[in-house]
Amino acid sequence: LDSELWHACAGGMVQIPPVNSKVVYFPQGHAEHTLINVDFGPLPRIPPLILCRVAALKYLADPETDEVYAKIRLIPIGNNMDNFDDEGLGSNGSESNGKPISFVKALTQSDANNGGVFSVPKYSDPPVQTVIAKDVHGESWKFRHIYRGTPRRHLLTTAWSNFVNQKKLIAGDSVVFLRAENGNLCVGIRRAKKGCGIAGRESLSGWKSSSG
Amino acid sequence: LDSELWHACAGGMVQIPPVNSKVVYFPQGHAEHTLINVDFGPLPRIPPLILCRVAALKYLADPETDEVYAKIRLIPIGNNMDNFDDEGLGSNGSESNGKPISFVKALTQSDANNGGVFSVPKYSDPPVQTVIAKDVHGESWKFRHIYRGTPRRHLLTTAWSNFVNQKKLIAGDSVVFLRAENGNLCVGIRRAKKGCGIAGRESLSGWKSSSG
DNA sequence: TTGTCGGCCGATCGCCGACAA
DNA sequence: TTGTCGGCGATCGGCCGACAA
Repeated sequence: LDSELWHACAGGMVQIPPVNSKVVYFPQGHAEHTLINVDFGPLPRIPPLILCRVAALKYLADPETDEVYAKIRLIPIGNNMDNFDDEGLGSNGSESNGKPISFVKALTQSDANNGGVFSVPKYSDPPVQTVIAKDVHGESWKFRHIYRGTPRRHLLTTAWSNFVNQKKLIAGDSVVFLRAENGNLCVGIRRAKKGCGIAGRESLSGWKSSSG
Repeated sequence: LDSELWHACAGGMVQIPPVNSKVVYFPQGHAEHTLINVDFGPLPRIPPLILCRVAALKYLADPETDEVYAKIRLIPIGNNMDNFDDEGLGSNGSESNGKPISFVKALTQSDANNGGVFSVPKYSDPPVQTVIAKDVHGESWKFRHIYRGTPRRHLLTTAWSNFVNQKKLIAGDSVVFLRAENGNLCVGIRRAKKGCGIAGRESLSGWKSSSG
């Protein structure tokens, strides 16, 4: 999975340490995140934190839900915290270098309901008739792009409702459009956190706007 | 899962050994059924058959596909085949005792396609307006039952197409209706074997017919 | 700039009897 | 007895501009 698309889906809050960097691993915190009841009792005493080196890193997406996650292989390197230099904070893929052009939009009722129309936030990029975008699995989606209404606006119509239904999107979920460096258009999704209502407005980075 | 409904779904070919009976377990045959490549090489030599006692038995249904299967716990009792008495062949639940009243019908194109109508094989049971039947998960389905057409016949209409869609039934799959001993009506399904075309006609046991 | 509404039109669905196998 | 067909009306999906926030 393309790292740029992965980061666009994960959002700006997510930072991934690069390979070979040193990180601190919290076993109990990890266990709590699994939502399963992990019993540390019968095991030999587990230290609360373990100094590790990132040995491998994979950007992945759930085949069912399209939600992105990372597989990080850690190798313990002893628990000596002396001169532990924090070189580990990785880029989030879009901030540190301004290259990838993308925007995120949380779906409104009108986007998610069965009107079948997606209202594109203001941007002036190619007024093409057909928008082809690849999702995290590499599958292509072909949307009809049209500029209409009073006042005029950019809309995605045909095939949009298929996308919403197959991805099981509801209002509040977010959709991510990203122009990869090779020029290909990619589309990812970010599901609304449960119990958060409409996802906080996260906005564009790139997609310079102009009139048209 | 009710054993009667389980056997009605499994069909007459399926016999389950009762608890405490002695059976012969074929590890290689079992491995082949899993469709995974099980490598017996590195293991200690596995005998081709193992005499076992049935320690426990569970009638289950797949949460996704509704297909029935059994979980049978076997305990090896040594491989001495001397005086191995075959008391193991269990009943199929409907033949040996004539109690449960059920019928099976393989879905026709008209049953499975989006006409939304199920043509009930001739029977004269309660001309109720609403047929309520529980599936293998205990969920209730409420079908409208109507007697119409020329010539007259019994049909299930409203909610039938929901059932077909949610269970992902296609022509050739079979539906099982069973009147449990407590009077409750149950409905199960049996998917057509792949590559068998329309499932062989399997017919009723019970549901005495009369004119109406 | 963009979220929602009502309206329109065509496609599909659900239900029906006719007919024939 | 029952599988399939054509037809019908209701509903739904997809697309539209109007309007207002």
